[in-house]
Amino acid sequence: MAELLAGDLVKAENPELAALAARPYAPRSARPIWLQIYDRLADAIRQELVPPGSRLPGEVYLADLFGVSRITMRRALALHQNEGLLQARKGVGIFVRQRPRRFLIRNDMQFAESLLVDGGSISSKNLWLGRGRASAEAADLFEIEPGEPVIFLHRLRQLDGAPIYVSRKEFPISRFPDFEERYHESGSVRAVFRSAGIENYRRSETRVLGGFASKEEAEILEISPQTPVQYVTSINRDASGKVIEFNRGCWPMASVELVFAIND
Amino acid sequence: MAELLAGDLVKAENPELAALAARPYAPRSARPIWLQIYDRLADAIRQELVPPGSRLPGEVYLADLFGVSRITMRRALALHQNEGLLQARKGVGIFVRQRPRRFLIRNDMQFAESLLVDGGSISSKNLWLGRGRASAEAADLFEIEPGEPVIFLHRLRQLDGAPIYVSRKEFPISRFPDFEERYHESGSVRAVFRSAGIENYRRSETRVLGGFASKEEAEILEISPQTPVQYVTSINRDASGKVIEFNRGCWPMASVELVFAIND
DNA sequence: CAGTGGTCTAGACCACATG
DNA sequence: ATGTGGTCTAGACCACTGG
Repeated sequence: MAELLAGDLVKAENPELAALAARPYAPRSARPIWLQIYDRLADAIRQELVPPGSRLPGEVYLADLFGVSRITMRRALALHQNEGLLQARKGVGIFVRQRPRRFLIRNDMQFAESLLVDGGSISSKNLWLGRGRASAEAADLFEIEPGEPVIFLHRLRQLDGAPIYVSRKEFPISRFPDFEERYHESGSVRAVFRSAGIENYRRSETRVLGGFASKEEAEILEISPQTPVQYVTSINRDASGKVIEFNRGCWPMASVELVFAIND
Repeated sequence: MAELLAGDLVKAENPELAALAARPYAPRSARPIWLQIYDRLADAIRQELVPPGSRLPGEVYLADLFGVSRITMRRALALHQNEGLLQARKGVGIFVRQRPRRFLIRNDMQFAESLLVDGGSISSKNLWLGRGRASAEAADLFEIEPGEPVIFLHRLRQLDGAPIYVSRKEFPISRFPDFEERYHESGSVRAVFRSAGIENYRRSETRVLGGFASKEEAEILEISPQTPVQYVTSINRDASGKVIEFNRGCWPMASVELVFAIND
């Protein structure tokens, strides 16, 4: 009786979802039930039957609605979280992600200019600016000993307030002895470069590789741990070829499309 | 009694694995059990306690060995499959992947030259060469109507016989009216270009985006469905800027590192 | 045929966020 | 205190592969 009431409540509040869930399933041999549920959820969200930003009913209700066990339901929900359409918040609920799920990043521009989004505003948040031991890779590029101090800048990029990209930059101290001061004045890496006499610099190499979000990255980007992500390593050099910036960024794999254009 | 015997057999055959499994777990609050098992499996494989190419014991035995339920065990195994360290074959077993898990692809070279691997031989297998309706994107680039026929070439790249990359290319018929014939003669796209009078051409754009392997892609690449993959779209143009090739490739995300170098 | 991985279930406890 | 998602269990049936 109690379960029936709860189920009815959900159906009354989500008639569209209930209608989707009521459709009979294709034979399991054709497509696993959890993938069929995944498909229906995708339809419902893309058609905005469940509006962006809204909370889904709880997993147990959804499982009841779709006539499967909670584990099967979770499987469908988990794939949508990996793909960025849904986002779970422990103790709160599962939410439909806000707005543009996929946007372009151009390799040959500065980040702020490179985000190609229809509408939406990009903001930046500094997570950490300070000094620490150079990573092995950065030390090699800066031609210093591994473990020598470098300047670290960790930044988070947000689209309409939602985190999309976290970058961890390293700079050689010898080139920018007063980096922190200059950065606080201007709030821009490019301005720091300029104040150090570097007017022109260029991206010499970019690497892309896949991985899975660590617990820390997941917290920063507000995604679930183990969500597939792309790591992008990029190297900037001054006009003489010296490395002035080593950057390692991370974004949810399914949310970004990277464009390498050769313009000549 | 029967279970004990089975478990003992496994331990006798895999003393190293058994030792790993016997270690007590850290508290669940620190790291979920399935991730701890995942860690131990990674150690065992990287240290070659279980040699590449070998079959793991069955899931039920492993679950017994690690003292968890089969579902928990499967979760650890599944993440390793996504990362490319393990590969399950239905009805057969779970195998440790052969050899180099990660290799570099350079964007500014032809594929065959661009694979940077220590040892190992690259081979190519043609899956399909024929004509069909142009994709919307290709039609736009070729300046033809969507649905007009184009030449399709589907190819699979293998490293030491193991599939790593599948590409689906489209070419405009107007430029290469006898593509099939020329390709059968030479077995090389570049040779077809040359026979059409195109000596120089260049990569004008490359796009990278993430996704999950479809059932078909998973079968070709011998990975599990839903494994995260990277899709790479690339466009080649002749000296005058006309598009002569539209390519869409796919590889398992965790097996490839893509390098975009600007050499000047 | 037996053994394998793939799917699914019903039920339980936990940590967490909110009111 | 309640409800949420995250984890884990024991048991079951299926489809596939191989001998």
